[in-house]
Amino acid sequence: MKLQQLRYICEVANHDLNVSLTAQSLFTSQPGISKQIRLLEDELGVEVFARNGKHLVSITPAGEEVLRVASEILQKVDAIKHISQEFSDETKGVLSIATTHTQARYVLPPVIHQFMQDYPDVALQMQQGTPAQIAEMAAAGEVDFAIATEGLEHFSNLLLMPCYRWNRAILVPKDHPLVQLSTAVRLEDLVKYPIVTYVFGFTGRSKLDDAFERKGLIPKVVFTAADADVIKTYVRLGLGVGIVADMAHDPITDPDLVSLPAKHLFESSITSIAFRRGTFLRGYMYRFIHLFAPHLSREVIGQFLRSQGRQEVEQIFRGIEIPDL
Amino acid sequence: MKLQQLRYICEVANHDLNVSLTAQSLFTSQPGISKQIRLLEDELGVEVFARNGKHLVSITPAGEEVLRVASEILQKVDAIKHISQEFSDETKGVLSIATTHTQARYVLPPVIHQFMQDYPDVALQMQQGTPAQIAEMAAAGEVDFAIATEGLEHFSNLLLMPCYRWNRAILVPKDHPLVQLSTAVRLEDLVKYPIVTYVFGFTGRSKLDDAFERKGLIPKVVFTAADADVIKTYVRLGLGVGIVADMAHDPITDPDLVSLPAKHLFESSITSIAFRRGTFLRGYMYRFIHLFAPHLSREVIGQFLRSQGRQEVEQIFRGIEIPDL
DNA sequence: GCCGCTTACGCCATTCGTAAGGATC
DNA sequence: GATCCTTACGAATGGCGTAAGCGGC
Repeated sequence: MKLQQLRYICEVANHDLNVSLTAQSLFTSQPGISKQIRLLEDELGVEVFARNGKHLVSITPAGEEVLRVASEILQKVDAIKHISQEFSDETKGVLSIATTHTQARYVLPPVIHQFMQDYPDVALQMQQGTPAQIAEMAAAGEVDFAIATEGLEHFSNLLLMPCYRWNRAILVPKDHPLVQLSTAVRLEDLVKYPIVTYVFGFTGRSKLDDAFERKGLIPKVVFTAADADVIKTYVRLGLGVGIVADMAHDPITDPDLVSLPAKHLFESSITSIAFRRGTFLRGYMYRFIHLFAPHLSREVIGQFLRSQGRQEVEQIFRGIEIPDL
Repeated sequence: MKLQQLRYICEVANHDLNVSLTAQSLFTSQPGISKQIRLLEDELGVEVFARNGKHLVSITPAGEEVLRVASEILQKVDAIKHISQEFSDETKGVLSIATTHTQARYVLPPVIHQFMQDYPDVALQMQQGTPAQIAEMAAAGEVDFAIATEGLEHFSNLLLMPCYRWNRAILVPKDHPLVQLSTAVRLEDLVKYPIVTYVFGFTGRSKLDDAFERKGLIPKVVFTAADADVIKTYVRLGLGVGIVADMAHDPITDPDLVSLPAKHLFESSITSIAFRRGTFLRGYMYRFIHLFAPHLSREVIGQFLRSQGRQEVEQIFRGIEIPDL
């Protein structure tokens, strides 16, 4: 059994059982892969892939099991590489993060800035995507971290740590009637106006829907976008009232908009950082998490990594306050 | 990185960093191993072993980590082999068990007999040893199962499942004064006679000491042995009163000895079966456990394997009665 | 007829064993 | 001086790429 053989079967399984395609993506020849797979199957005495004539059509039950373990092995091989990099020079390396627009645009910049000062030799790679894409990337090990408010909890493959709690703000032009209200804005006030907010599945959108539904109100959402900049643009055009994450409003760059607090209207959301189970975290990765979420010290993260089972995780976070942004 | 390289470093680490010795045990040449280790270290950019001149003297901190992960990888490679064997022919294979004299002599025979009838094509390998040796073998993956009453719980590497509960018996010649007692034997009666029992660390010996100590009595243990057959021999010689596991007395083969119940005197012991964390269990292995401990069905064992954390394990066994033998 | 997997063959890289060299205890 | 690791070299194995063959769609 060779590590490459395991790599090949995993890659083929991840490429719809198309060997030619897999060969291209791995920059090698198709017969080479076919042969190695055959050799592995001969050695194991079991077919990993079921064939119809000369086409691979499905994964055998044995193949399912073998592939599962094989991918664990490959993951640990990566871990060894990480470990040795860590010991050869702890200040050098790569940090790849997948995140949403909201984080990348409004929350991460100061963190990244500080991180780059602390670790000038660590190459940063950021990828932006939908929460689902982000989670996928982290689960597949394509990125080290995924940072998002929603959509990360459905991957059993991912470990999730809460980072900070945030609330929503209502964005309106300066002359909007809501600005004139003598009291705090109520949902009943809000529902009178057309609303511009996030697409479903983004940036805690679900909490917003929940709040209206609980009051039996039906908001007139006229426009949804995946990022606050687009939302602001349309608020400026007078299309409607914006409801965004409060960190998305910057009085300096948005002097023409007024931000009204909405903490009392909608349940707060928690932004989390996720990484794949079994990943070896380099020193600077601990540091990055700590910069992003100060309550997550190296020790806390270490405890979290060693913990097994949900109850133990709850135990760890019981004593830790999740900070507001 | 090659699997063999990982094998080599693990084996060298397990052979006191002696490459020549390792080469012998692997039936290969010493330079071959040295070179592969060098190549791996070059590839990783880290030394796994620290050298003094040309001698390997210790494992580097990086090496510790690498070795840990490497052994996990090798374990998973074994798992893949097991898996494919299971699917290629589920009735063929090897089952290796390490256990103590007591189990091998008195408890396992009927289980083994049944198992061999059910799986004639599974080769059975039994190893006898002290509880410590048994646990060691299971933890190192040299055997599939360890079965013993003591000494298994100290290996974090081992998963433990309770199999049955048993009590002690007092063995005496037919004409012994204890046989004439009109009431059940008391510890105070027992302590008057010299005692022959198990060596410390064997077959629940500690429960015996505990009972005497709780009453402030000091038993006069004149002879200790690792197995009941030896103990019986000396009881026959009149050396003293035997205290053994009750399953060790067979009225047919031991017609000259009388077995007096001692359930009321000593706390019962539990015999467990242990296997290494992360092992893939073949179908016949589930079956063997079930034969040995009927309450451990394939489902229960499966739940146990999937469980994480102590609390979850307790949850599983809460609803299950551990049978008396 | 095109796509996709298999077989065949030749080249190159890698591994492994033997033999000799050098360091340490 | 004995033990143990390293280096050097030759033989054999094995992986990989190109080219041809063949079975499905």
